[in-house]
Formats: sequence, C-alpha cells, structure tokens
Amino acid sequence: MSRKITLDDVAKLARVSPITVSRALRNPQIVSEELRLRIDNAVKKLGYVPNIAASRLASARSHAIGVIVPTLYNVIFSEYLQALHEVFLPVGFQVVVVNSRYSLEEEENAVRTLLGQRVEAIIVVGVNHTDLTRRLLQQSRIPVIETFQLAQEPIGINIGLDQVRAGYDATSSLIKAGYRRVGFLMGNRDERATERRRGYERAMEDAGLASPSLMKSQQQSSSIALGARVMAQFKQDGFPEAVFCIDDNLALGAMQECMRLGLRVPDDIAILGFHDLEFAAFASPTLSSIATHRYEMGKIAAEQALRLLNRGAGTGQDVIDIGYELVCRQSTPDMSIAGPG
Amino acid sequence: MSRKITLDDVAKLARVSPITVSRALRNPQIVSEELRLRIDNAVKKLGYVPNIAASRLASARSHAIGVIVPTLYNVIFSEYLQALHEVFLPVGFQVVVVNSRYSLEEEENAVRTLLGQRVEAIIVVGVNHTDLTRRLLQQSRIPVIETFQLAQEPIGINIGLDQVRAGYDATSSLIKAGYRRVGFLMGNRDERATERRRGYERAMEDAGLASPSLMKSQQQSSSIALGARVMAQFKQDGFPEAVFCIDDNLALGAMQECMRLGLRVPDDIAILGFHDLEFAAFASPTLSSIATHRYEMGKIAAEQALRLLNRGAGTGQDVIDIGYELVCRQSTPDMSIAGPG
DNA sequence: TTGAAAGCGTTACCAA
DNA sequence: TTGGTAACGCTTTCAA
Repeated sequence: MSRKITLDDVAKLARVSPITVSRALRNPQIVSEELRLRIDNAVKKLGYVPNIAASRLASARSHAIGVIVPTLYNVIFSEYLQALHEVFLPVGFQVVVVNSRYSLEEEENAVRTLLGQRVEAIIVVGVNHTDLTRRLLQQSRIPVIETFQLAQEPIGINIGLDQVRAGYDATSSLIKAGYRRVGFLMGNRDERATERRRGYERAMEDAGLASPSLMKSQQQSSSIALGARVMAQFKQDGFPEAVFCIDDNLALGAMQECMRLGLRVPDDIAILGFHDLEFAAFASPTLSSIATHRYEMGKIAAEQALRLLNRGAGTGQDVIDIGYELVCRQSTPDMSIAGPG
Repeated sequence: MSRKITLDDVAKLARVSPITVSRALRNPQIVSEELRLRIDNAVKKLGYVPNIAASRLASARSHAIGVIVPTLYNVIFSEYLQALHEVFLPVGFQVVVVNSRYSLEEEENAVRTLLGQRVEAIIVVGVNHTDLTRRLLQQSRIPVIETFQLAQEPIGINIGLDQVRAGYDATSSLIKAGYRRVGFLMGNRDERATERRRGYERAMEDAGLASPSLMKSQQQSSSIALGARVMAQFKQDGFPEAVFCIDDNLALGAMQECMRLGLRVPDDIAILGFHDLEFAAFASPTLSSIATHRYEMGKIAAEQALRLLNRGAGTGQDVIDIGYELVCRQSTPDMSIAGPG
C-alpha cells in the first residue's frame, strides 16, 4: 500500500501551508482564487481523501447523529429512517444507524458506541432503557430524542403516540360495533406491542369481556405467515367474532387464514390491523387498520434535534403526541374511535 | 459542559499509566487482575466513554464497513442490510450505511465520505458508477463488493443476478404459456429495473411480438398505488393478455386495478411480479413472481468481504451469480423458466 | 506485566 | 488572506 496521502502532501505539492489547504477544503471562499486552484489541482493529482478521524479529533465535532432502531427489517422503521436521512443529510450531518435487535442490553452497547463516536444527538426508538443507558444519555449533554411511544419521564424530547390508548381504542371500536368475543393476535413481545396489548386487555376488562382464550401469540418476529399460524390457534377454542392484530402483517396473514378456512371477512369475523401499511388498502378485502405516522415522526424528531443543536441548548424537554387514526375499510364494519378518555 | 473525561483521567484515578488503561479496555486479560479492577471502577465512577476518533486516528483502523444502497425505503434493501449487520456486528465491525438516492453523483459523494472514514471495505448496490467513483474505489486498495447485478468488469468481488436474463426469462415464460400481447409495467428507472426491461424487450423482439403500446411506466418510486395507476394506462390501448411487472409492489397494485375494472386474474389477464416479497404468497389471487435472494446476497457479500479482510489480500476479483427462480402461483397459469440460453 | 515517548492527521488559536 | 504552533485523545513502538 503506497504511503497514505495527507494534508501535508497536498500542501507541499501546492506550495502552501497545511492549514491553508484545510481551509480551502472546508471554506473555499476564504482562500484566494490562485491558491485555491493550486490546492484543487494538488488534491486531484494525489487523489487526496481527508481523514475524518483526524478531523473529528481536532475539531471535537463529529457531524454525526446517532440513531438506534430495534430492527432494520420492518418497513415501519425504514420509513422513519428515510425521514431522518432526508432531514439530516442536506444540512451536513451523517446518520449512524445502530440496530438494537429489540434488546435493552444491545441498546446500551449501541449508546456506548454512539457516544464513543461523539455523535451530536441521539434518536432512539422507545422509552424504556436500562438504568445505565439513561445515565449515559443524561450525562452526555447532547440532545436525546425518544420516539414511537410516550414517556412518563422523557430524557429529552419525546415524540410518539400513546400505544396503550391506541390498543384500547382499537379494541373499544370493535366492542362498540357490537362484538363480544374480540380476539387478539400478537407475535414477538416488543415494548410497543406490549403496550398495545395492555390497551386491549383494559378495554376488554372495562367491558367485562376479558378471557385469556381470546388472546393468541407466538414468540416470532412479525410476518404475514405468522399471522396465519397464530390465527389457526383459534381452531381449538373456537373463533372470535372480531380480532385486533398487533400489526398489519399479522392481520393480513390472519385474514388469509380465515378465508382459507371458509370464514367470511367481515361477515363471520372482523379483522383490524395496526400501522396502516401500504398493502392494507390493497388487500382483498381491504384491511381496516390504525394509521400511525412513522415518516412524520422521523421528520419531527430530526427537526427537533436540529433545533436543539442550533440553539446550542443541549437538552430541552418536551413531549409531542403525534396521535393515530382509525382507518375503516372492508375487513370491519364502519366504526369510529371513541372520543378522548 | 463539565470537562470531558479522557483516558488520562481514568489513569490518574486508578493510579496507573494511560497505556495500561488502554490495554485493560481492549484486552483485559493482558492486565493483572488488580489493576483491571481499579481501572474498571475508575471507568464506571467517571462514566468514561472512549473517543473513537482518537482511537481510529492512532491505530489507523476504523473497524467500519461502508455500505451504499440506493434507498432505505424498499424492503429488498432492508433484508440485505439486515444480513450485512448480522455478519459484521458479531465480529466487531461497525456498518456505516449511506443512501445514494439512486444517483451516481450521490454515490460518488458516498464513496468519498466512506473512504474519508477509512472504512475497511465497501459494499455497494449496482455495478455502474461514475469514472471517478471507479477510480476512487480501485485506488482505495480495500475490498470492494458490488451487488444485485452482474458486472462486465467487476472492481473487486461481484455478487448478484443477471437482471437482463431474469427479465428475459420472465417474459419468455409468459410467451411460452401462449400469450401474445404481453405487457410490461415499470416505475422509476433504476439500473436493475432498466436491465429487466431490456430483458423484456429482447424476449418480445425474439418472439416477434414487440410493441411500444404494451409498455407502460411512470417516473415515480415503486408502490402498490403506482401499480394501479400505471395499469390503468392500458384503458386507452386495450389491456394485454399478460403483464410482467418490474416488482411485486407494482404487480399487486396492477392486479387490484384489474379486478376493480372487472378483469379476472388470471383468466382475463395474467400477472407476474418480481422479487417475491412476502405478501405475494398472501395476495388473492396469490401472485406469481421471480424470487431473488436478497438476504443470502447480503450474507455472501459480507462473508466475502471478511474473507478478503482476513487474508489481508485487499482486492480479490470474482463474480458470483446467485440466480433467481420463477415461483408460479394463482396469478398466472403453470409455467416454467426456459432452460439456459 | 507495565510504562515513557512519539506520533496519528487534522483544526484552533494567535500572529503576521 | 496566510502561516506557525500547539493541541485533540488515543495507540504504537521500544524499554524496563
């Protein structure tokens, strides 16, 4: 490997001082035209690429934003990540994404990694963390944004939706529509899903309809195929009249399984999903769902981070509830969400 | 902001030299138990987080792998990224993902950014690059892996599938099944899509069936909704007997639009997608598609990169064809892919 | 097993 | 507008 080209090499070739090269690269207009040209030529001739580690060390600025998501695999996080990229890249920030694989321990490591990189803000999915994670984030003195859920005690900015209430409202809508045996389907138990389940449980209890045999789940990551398998568990105890599924993947699989078994949707069984993924509107029958706003959430999260960064005001605190909406399609009767409360 | 905690602070508190702290952190077993305990305590007490920029600068190693994808939004890249993460993280590499937004210019910037970070390998979607991108990658002397397509002149390792042939085979299958008016649907024109279209065109020409009025497209990113809109364009010239859609999103939308218009699938019109996304098997009717192997491709790409990294052999060259398969479901009649040739 | 000294490649600060 | 000097916080020698 031929010796690496550094700023000094460029400076020598252009017959200027290293610091002038540094300036010419970062802020061309403060260097005279002549030198700038000499420098540009030298850079091209040598194929010089600046060493960002050195730059970060010297300037104590990383121009990087740390983002922690539980998985890259789920499209709801892709939409959110896309929004983050769209806000940060144009203003010169790099986005560093780390995958916590739904584990609080890995999340703690992720925070360490990101702080080690001296990211200038951290945006994390979820509001439950290990004690040490919280401490690290608080001590870091950088903007911290927690997303997707609402926090009792936000570390910094929190933007999300009330998952418990969403689960409650989804279930109540079905109950209000006249269903008594309202079932519940779930896959892996992540924080958001668990909150929605709590909402389901409360709604059923409040209506005096709760029964363990109405809840089916399987510890696997959400997929359409899983929805079909979990739905099939009802063959033992008898099928409910309506089912609230923890997300649209499960809902679609559940719906297909019902139809395969000869149950008509929604006449024999109503099906309600969650997140309103694009395919929901194109399934047959079209799938009712609770719309969440992942892209917008990412956008606002990024904007809030930038706001704090620009104010230089480290750690503002705020909770932003982005809400959700019931989207009624063919897989359920016409319903609406009960008012606040 | 209280002064930042450095290795020196830890060293002082633990009453050892800084270098011993450095060693204890990277390689605990080469430090005596007593010192290690003192150091661990000091680290915890101070909340010390190592500065990775300094570490990278001093060691000239980034432990980072650069990955360039055209978008984060499409699930085919999520699956691929997930595989890359799963291989690299356990062996101590960080994965840095950059989004080129389907632009060769942004790809060039992405390469610059990544090289500036001194990533130890670069994995990029696609085989077409600007001249400068190619030069930068070649000069970098690090492993370069190009994916998703097959290259005439790979920069380093190339792992993908023959997109032209896949498009050709998909179209030929429909022709072999007896269809004459075989349509084609496409959204945005990315490299892979364009190759598949070329395959379609050749197959139609070879069969003497080509006609511009059979090809419909709209310059928007692929979505189910777009599939419906583009399909609707056939209302003017009359609908084809079969349609090859550039991906499953378009195919699902197209299928729904046909059914909305009272066309039966596959009796009135056959529909073939591409990529075999999960929902294809759960649509009604179930959607025939060409299965590609994104997860496996990511896995192999990562493993190849590691192989070169471990051999210290910078830039091996190789082309790996990962293939594809026709998956026949209800949206087409029974078909098979023509043999090689 | 531990430590001292000398960088790594850039930028901040102050001067010219 | 340009340049000299001293960091930035860690790791790599080389010694002990």
